[in-house]
Amino acid sequence: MYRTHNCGALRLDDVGESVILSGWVQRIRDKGFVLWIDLRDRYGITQLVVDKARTADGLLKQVRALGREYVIQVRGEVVERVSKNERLLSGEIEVLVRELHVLNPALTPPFTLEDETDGGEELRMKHRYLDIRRNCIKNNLLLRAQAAQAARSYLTSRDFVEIETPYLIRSTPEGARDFVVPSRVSSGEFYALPQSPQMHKQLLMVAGMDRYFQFVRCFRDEDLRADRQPEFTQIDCEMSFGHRADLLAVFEGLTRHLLREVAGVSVGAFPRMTYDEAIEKYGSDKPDIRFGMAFGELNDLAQGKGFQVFDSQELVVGIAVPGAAAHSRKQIDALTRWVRRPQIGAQGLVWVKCDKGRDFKSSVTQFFSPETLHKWAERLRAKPGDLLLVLSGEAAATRRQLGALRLELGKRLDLRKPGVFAPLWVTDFPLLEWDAQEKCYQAVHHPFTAPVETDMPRLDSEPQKVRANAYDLVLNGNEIGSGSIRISDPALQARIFELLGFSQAAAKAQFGFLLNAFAYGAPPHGGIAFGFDRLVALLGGGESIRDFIAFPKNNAGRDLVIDAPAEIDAAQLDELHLKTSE
RNA sequence: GGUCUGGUAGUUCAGCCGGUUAGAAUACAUGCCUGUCACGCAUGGGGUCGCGGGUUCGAGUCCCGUCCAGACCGCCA
Repeated sequence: MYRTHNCGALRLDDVGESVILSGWVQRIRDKGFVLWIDLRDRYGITQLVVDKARTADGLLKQVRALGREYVIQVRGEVVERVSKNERLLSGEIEVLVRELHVLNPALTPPFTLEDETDGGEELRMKHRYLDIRRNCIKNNLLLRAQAAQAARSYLTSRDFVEIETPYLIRSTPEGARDFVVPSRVSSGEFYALPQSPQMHKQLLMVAGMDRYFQFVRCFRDEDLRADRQPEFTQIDCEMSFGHRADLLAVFEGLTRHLLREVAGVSVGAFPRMTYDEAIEKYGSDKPDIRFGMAFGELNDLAQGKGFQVFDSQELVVGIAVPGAAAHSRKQIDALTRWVRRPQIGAQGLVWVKCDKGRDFKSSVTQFFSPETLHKWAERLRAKPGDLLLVLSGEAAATRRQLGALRLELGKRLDLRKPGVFAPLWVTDFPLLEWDAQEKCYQAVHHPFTAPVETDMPRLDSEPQKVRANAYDLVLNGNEIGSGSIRISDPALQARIFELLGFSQAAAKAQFGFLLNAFAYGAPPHGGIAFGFDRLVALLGGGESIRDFIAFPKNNAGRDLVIDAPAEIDAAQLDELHLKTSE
């Protein structure tokens, strides 16, 4: 037997027990007459003790020869501690060691395996198996498992069936670049790894499975970011015979369940916001509504007063920054420089300091009367002591810029509180956007998204104004889920393919199997896919999804543990018909 | 594809306007220590300053190239 208990199990009640423990040596404290070992495993830390009075010389010597991260097994007796440690669950007891076996020695790890490690990112990724021994990463993975469990039980209890779909599928021109796998058997042909199981889950609806879900790995061969991995996990869901309201209720319920079970937070009904409203009020289709600072449009109050900068622009729009009237000129100049950086791209920043009287300080007092500035403040719902910040320019770009500024100020003013969760639905996205390069429409969501019913007639007259029956679930400024009601009418699907620039032949070649399937009786259906990595990171209050993935890829898409990707030998290439051997 | 930041001891970093033998903390090793828990104290070992080239009497420091890492833009239905 390697152990009778794990390292997090023993308490005062166990004093007197003879136990066997196994684990890793976290640290040894050698006080001369007495030595302590912190023995660690996944479950916790238990202190082991040997001393001159009670322990044989040979055993003391054995303990002094141990190093950090040695894997050991001890037999001993649970004793009450002389000096207790309140910060440790097992802090009232220790195990007096009678017998010690080194199960495996260990090299000194290249970084300290503690919460506040001295290890840098690259080193930790290279030795990820050591990094995961640290509490913070270990706990993230446990939280992820707990979230998966909670989601499974919620969906299963509502008749969703977990079904696997294939990972070796065919490449499609839509969307992101595919990862591609050469076929050995079919010379010159390739599989693609799925960017999502979209078409298969729709086939499952045609197949009558009614409610499906899957924890599924998805693959996109695009450049990485801190929160973007080439392979990532989705909770992919689809259901039949539901109106949008039914779907939103189920998936809102799932999200609320996860927030409660995993983050311990209860939230009420999720607010809903149309895409247009989100853009107009927050300059983003995934607004962080943990704080206010909603936009106010000032065209009618700011144009035609002789300030050329505003007069010539499509949109004048501003926000009120709470309590920021105290900002110094230097701070405001820094903000101006911030919005003028190429990443943001604003031309300049107009500011107004609201005080209690009518004597508003502003960068544009020579153009606008105090009365006008007061009206601005009213429009932006500003209070005395607030700072108004106003941008102008082409509407879409200016909203995006002000949205970025709003988020930055929210961060600086500490309004984006980690423990607060503010979910919402964003609905009614545009269905199509015009691709000037390809001279055709592109699906904003994907080509199987149904239009909003009342917008159907516009498909022929003004396709760009057609809204999609689509919805995103947004949490604290992050898109955590995205879904839609699907097209289940083959004729409508054919029309959409046409708008997307597919010839009938091309549509048949690419998506013929789906259209064929629909011809055999498709139920009305729709679904959603949750970005599980990001969701877990948010639930765990983490910054980066990499901390919630056991073996993430680095910036360049490399796995530093196994050093992938790597070359393959000529014989393999030959077999795959990729290169002939010389 | 592009922009920016970084690469110095096992590790995290400092190293000024180019100038003597490249430092700190931590880790590691050895010794001491009668209850530690980030134990404490003392001593010690540890460096191709990412790599290649250039400028210079002299380069960790300046210039060019390159590799690696990170953040961002493009991209990501």
